Amino acid sequence: MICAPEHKILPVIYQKDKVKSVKKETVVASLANKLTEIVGAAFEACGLPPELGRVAVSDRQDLAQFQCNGAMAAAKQAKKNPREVAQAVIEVLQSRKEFSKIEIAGPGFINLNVTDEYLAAHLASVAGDARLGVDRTAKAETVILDYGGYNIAKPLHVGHLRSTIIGDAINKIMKTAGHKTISDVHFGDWGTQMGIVISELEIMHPEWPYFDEAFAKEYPKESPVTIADLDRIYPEASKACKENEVRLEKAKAATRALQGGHRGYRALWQHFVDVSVADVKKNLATLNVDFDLWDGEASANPSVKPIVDDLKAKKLAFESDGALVMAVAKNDDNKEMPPLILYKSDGAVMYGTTDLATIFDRMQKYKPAKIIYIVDQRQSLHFEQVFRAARISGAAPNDVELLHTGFGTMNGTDGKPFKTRAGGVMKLEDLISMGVEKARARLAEADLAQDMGAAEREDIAHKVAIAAIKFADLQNNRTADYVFDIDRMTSFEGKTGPYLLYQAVRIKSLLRKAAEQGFKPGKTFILQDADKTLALLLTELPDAFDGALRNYTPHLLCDYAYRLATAFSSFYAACHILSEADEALRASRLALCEITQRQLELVLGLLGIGVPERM
RNA sequence: GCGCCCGUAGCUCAGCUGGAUAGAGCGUUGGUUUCCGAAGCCAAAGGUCGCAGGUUCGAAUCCUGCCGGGCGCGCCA
Repeated sequence: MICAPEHKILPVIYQKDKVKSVKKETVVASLANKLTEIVGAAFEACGLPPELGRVAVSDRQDLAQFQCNGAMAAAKQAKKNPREVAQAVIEVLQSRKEFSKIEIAGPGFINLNVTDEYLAAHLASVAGDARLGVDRTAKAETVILDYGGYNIAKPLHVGHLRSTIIGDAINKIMKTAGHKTISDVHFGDWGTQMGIVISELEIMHPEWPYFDEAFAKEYPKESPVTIADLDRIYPEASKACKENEVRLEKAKAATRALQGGHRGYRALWQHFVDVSVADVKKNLATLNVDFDLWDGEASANPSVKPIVDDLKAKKLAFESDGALVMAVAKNDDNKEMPPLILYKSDGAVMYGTTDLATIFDRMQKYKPAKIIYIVDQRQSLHFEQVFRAARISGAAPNDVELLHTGFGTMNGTDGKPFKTRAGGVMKLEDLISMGVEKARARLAEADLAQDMGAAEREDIAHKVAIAAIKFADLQNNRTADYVFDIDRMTSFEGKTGPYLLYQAVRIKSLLRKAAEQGFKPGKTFILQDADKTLALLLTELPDAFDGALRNYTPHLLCDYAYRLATAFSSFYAACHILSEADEALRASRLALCEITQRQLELVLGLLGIGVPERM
């Protein structure tokens, strides 16, 4: 059933990636957040808006640990002197025991330090929390995540990497926040590329039973083509179609027939799907990525006709230049908004139609509060059309959020669309094996690898390669184009995945040695200067998590993990830990190490990066 | 033509709802292992934040205009 449309005035419900969600989804427990409550209350006590009492980690660590800039904003509103406003606030704060320093600086910054006792108590609560301070959302929702989008009969290439690993990270982040996520790989399995391959095979093998209209028996169970065949056939056939009008017509006819239910084509198509899915699963296994749903465009096919019939009945769909379309433009549009094509003039459907039908199906089956598409930015107009069509048709009620989280085009180091030396696109498995090969070589140099078995060494090489590849990509937030640099992708030094693994592994090694010597991490903290820098950073995890969750930006977690790793590395270089003679200090430092290790592993896990025991 | 995105160090990029001295990595230069993993650590050099206005006590961040680049704009996905 399809609800009555409201096509006159369409609310802009879809959101651009940049639009920030206003509502706070998690109750975070970072130290800055706790302080925000305290300072916010102080603002309120002074008759000022409490939301101006927001406390953040200071960007001048030489001056203070935390800062609040709200006094200046409050002064502006109230037309008062900012330093006087700040003065009133800090007089209220003087009674609080949490602070060891409260100062007004510059035009009206409120600079704050917390007492060691308060910081230590906070750390103890973080250490005692299995989630390390990351709280669950108060409002769990069902969310469908649409990413991957691999094509049947086309090999996975490096261009698929972004959607896959960003989608996977967002999935893990939302799941950890407590949402019920459903990931759908949404294969491209119903468009012209299928007709291209089918028609090519018909030309090559007209004797096959799939092409025999009179054939009434069961088709062979075994696929007549392998994934390697498909990898080769598609580019050739695609080229032929571009060069030859008649050849293209054959492909289109095959597409239409497939969609229309041609028995032999459907049987052949199922073979393509089976061999392609098997290949995709193999690739995803190396990336350690999985999906809940293995649907595709074709999955929505049964819903297409009822939806289109309904639109026709409501006079929302009409013929235009031989095609059946629906208008999605609005009066206040500031750009041309082409109609959504439901049926091409040749009678075949395109991905807009299947995307619309897919939204309808998803609403019926899962009733999600949100559907998020992690797809190339260049698809933004397409999604805008589809989202509008979903509102108009009633497929998605207005309170369901439809969101396109786009990312940029992959370019080479020359700034032009990425191509291999051979001129093609690099296959994903080739990229991964290059990374693994480099990791293997690096491991062979290391003394540590001597006593490892072959299996462990392979496992480590794989983990290092995956960490390198994923981190190199995920740390970049650009919604615009990005540069694909193979050397950077498989680099192990500096701000890289392997660097993060290295720090985590070093801590694990340290903790193992501590256990051997009977040293245990303490429950209390002794915070000398070198310890304090790391300790303060360890209170920030919920902020990083919350930011990544709200804005669908895993790179905020990359940034946190990297800052944590470098902070630990400095701490490690500056402080004695196992060799520390003072037992209490040693236990405190071991506890810092342990929290760091757990946070690193948690964050890396959210990014889809696994940590080995040694490397 | 219309629309979207982008322009920050030699290169690749962070910089969240405007805040104090704009940060990383790579690359360059110099130090660092008789102590827990040197895939490390410490330090130096390197930036008129594309340009010009505007709003503001305060702008890389917000607004306007320009310049430069990428992408999209009905029967591919």
